[in-house]
Amino acid sequence: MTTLRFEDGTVHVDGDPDVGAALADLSSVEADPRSGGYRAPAMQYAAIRDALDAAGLNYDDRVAATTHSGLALTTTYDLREYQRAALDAWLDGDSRGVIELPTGAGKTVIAVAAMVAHSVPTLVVVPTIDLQDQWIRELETEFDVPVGRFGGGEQRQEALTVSTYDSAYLRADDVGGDFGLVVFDEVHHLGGAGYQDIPRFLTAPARLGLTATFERPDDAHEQVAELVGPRVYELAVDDLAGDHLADYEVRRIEVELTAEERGTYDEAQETFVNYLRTSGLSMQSGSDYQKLVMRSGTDPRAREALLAKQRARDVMMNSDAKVDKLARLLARHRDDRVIIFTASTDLVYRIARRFLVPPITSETGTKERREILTRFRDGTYDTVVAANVLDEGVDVPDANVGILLSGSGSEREFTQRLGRILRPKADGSTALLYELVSVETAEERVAERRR
DNA sequence: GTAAACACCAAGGCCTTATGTGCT
DNA sequence: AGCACAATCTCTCTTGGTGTTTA
Repeated sequence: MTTLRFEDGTVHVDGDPDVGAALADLSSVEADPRSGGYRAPAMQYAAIRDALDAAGLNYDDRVAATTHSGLALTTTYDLREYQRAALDAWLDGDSRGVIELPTGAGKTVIAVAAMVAHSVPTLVVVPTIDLQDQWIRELETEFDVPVGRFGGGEQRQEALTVSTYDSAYLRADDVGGDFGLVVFDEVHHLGGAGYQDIPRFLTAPARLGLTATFERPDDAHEQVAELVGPRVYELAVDDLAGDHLADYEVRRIEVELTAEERGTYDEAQETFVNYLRTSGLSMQSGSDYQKLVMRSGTDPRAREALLAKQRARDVMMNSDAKVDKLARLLARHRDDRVIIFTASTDLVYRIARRFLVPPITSETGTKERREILTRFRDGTYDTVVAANVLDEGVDVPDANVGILLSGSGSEREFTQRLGRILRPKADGSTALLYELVSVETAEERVAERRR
């Protein structure tokens, strides 16, 4: 009798001599000389079953034995029209694929509906402890069953388990055969080479990815599509703005560097460009930047060029002129709820001191962080200033004005920050996002790239 | 005895911007 | 003429996990 079982992140097929022929079309299946059977990455489980079924072979599925435990999930939640459409698209795609929806569009409830539709043991994978807490709360109220946790110092498995990416990476080879459905929240994290072992080591045939920005500049989303499934549904912010999300407006404000900053910037930029010219390096693709980085290890002039570029960046992103402009914006929006975003922690603390605004950076402890956000929520604070901390994975209270003092060229970062001010307003008012850009610097291109 | 706080490590995403070279 | 494509260790910021110290 042929058996199918899970072991160390792989699926083993043993027994029947016809198995080899049945699986011949699956490229990732290898013969296992030790057992005389075959094995493949756990993610091939569904394909192997299909191949065995197609060949008319009987088998004892010991993976499924642990997977189907008679879970009966129900929900009372009514999906919005687009949420229903997204779910249907995913179900039609053989329950594999990624749904791309803006922050605040209710991705969680779609996952809940997917879990109801399948009613199998489910693993939810999330990037931060904060999100883990939110998911566990959500699932416990929705389903009234115990919810397990991998991460944050706890390793407890239940039929419904929520894990961090890091813990999932550590546990996947062990528990990878125990789930019938896996949900990847903020699925773009699977672009990281290490994390890609998580979906590889799981047998779960049903796979759902959720994100606000599927595509990545490094094209790693193509690998995500292989591991989780293709994008099956997408809506952009503009599709929901004014309806389920607030209307918004982006205003770019151009700022002149101060005379001193201009001097520093031009000098540093010239050092950088000069090196490029004399060294034969060109800045055309990402690999050229890597090349420069590589050379800087041995070539002092390359290192000087890199540092000069860094100086130029600092000047244009943290310009005093921006801080002065910020003073005017804050005065104008005295009665609004404002989040200020920057790219550097130094600038966060400079602003915090000058305007007496609570700062949040990676150095802010969890307790203090929670306290600041609570007071922002209840109205004690009208304004917070944050580095990259609030971009993703934190439940940030609603604001109606965002000020981008500095940021990277990342479209993802921009979308996430915009999403912070888009929760529908009670009075139907428009959310405002200011972008401060230093004129005649590389920042103009950076700002262009993220749109 | 326990939990919070801390320091440490590894990892991910980002960083640039218009030139030569070799191929078709 | 037009096109694709170059190659791997610096910086900054943030996070989770682990192990140790402190209260």
